[in-house]
Amino acid sequence: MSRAATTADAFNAIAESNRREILSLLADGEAAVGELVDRLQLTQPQVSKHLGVLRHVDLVRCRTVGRRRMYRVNAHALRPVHDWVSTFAAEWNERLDRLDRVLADMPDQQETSNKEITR
Amino acid sequence: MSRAATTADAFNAIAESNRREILSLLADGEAAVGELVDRLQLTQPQVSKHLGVLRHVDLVRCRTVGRRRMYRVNAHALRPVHDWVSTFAAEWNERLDRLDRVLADMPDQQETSNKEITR
DNA sequence: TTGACATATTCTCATATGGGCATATGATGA
DNA sequence: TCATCATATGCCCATATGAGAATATGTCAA
Repeated sequence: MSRAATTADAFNAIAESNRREILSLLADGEAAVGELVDRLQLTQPQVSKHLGVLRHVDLVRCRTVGRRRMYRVNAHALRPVHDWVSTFAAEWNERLDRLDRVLADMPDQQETSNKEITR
Repeated sequence: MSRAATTADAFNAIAESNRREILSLLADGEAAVGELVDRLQLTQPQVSKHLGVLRHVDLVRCRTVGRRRMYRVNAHALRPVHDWVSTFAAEWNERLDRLDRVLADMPDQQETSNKEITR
């Protein structure tokens, strides 16, 4: 067998740093291909191809607006990665463990109350 | 350019599912190469090669005990992956959402103090 | 020293890659 | 319809891969 396809799963798709950069940019909100080309140091075909890979593993979705295609992140597709990595996180983040316990004990306040207080 | 080396960073190293399985096994504790070979459906050279990659990116470390080599996980090397993925986690992680609300309610001491000083 | 055990390395091969470039497809407005 | 903008695709190439098999390295015990 050879190396697994980049389109095999999210793990393989995000191995490429340019694709991670694209996702990070899209984390700020929808963007057209051209905007990504401008903001990254990549050619248009490069960006399109990377988006193709990300689309294939459902890490991004797009809608057509006029002659442009607006891409956005589908963070859910990163969940397997997050879950797998998290099983190793306890070692370095004992503080997070304590925080988890605190939050678990906290009565689940309503969102409104927080917002009220903030104002 | 061609595809990035699997030894380039943790992202590339964990793209391979066999390597993720090895790490998951090692999460339970130290293990010798032979044990991994027994518990996985892999040949000894395969396991050794994968361990070589993982060693290269410091995801595992080993010590020699007699004629065996005991491998263990170095979870710290996964932190960049964890941190990057976590920036996308808010969407599905309600506990994180609650944390966000808590943090939002907290007076942001650091920034405010800085601003005060600046004036 | 020798032989057996445990692990690492070397070699070959089929396969997939990402970049560069040219070009195809698609949608718009005149 | 046509010219143009916006994206996607196809092709070529250098490069790296993971598996398989053979072999090298290293360590112990007798």
